[in-house]
Amino acid sequence: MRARADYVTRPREWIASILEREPRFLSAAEIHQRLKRSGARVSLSTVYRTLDRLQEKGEVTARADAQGEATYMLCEPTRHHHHAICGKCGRVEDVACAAIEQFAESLRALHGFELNAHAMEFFGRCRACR
Amino acid sequence: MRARADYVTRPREWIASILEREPRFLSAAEIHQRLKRSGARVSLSTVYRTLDRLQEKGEVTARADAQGEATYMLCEPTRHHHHAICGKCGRVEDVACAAIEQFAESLRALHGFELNAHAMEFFGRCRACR
DNA sequence: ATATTTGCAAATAATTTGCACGTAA
DNA sequence: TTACGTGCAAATTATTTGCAAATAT
Repeated sequence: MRARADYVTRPREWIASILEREPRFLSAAEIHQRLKRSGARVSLSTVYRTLDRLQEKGEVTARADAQGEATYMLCEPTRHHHHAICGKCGRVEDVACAAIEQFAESLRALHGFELNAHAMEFFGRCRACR
Repeated sequence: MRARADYVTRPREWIASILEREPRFLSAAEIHQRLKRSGARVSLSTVYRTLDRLQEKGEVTARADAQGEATYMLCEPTRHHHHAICGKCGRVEDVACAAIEQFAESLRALHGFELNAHAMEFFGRCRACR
């Protein structure tokens, strides 16, 4: 098996820089709009293709927003995803959670459930928006 | 404000019975297929409209599946949603979790985050599928 | 009798794809 | 040079909507 090459292109750099700048879930359309505003001409399909690729590489997490539209955010691949999402500004913070491991154990004991993965989202107000 | 009437119709009864029978997340198309197989003629739009209404009434929980397609499941409106989802058979069990309230408190303390709502999904194998 | 729901077909909106041309290596 | 990426426009797919006919109350 041969590894596919991974070219560094302007569209990819631009898209990455937007994701780095904004720690919140953005839709493909929102990223595209931001690129437009900053004068970068990139097609929406390229935005989609780039996000797909980043997701496959595990560099980006995707989730559907309230209206079902896909949104994306940069996310450390090594960590589990425990997100605290501010309902006002949309900022996402990672939540460190030692309690989760204990919880996995009680899941197994109470439900006979073997845990492989989990996703947690907490909605509220961040410090700044309270 | 006058309350809209809420007629009991066959399509609604059929759709409800499918949801009652299967404790897993089903897409509108899947529900529609099941209805077809059982000989019930209901349009896909009616399935969508009925699911929307059930969701508004809080009787159904929706989530996007891995491919971004909306899926729906009956769910007690009074409880928070802590779902243990079996990766093999798709069965969903509610997880009772006293630890969550403690966790909300530590979220506030550590991140200055005021918690309004949360969603948790645990993926693994249920007792039967292990 | 009349307000509500349904089916159908057409309209939308998000996402994907084919392909000729551009670009990084 | 050549494998890879991009833009564009067309195709696909899920979901929504308008409206006349059917149904529940």
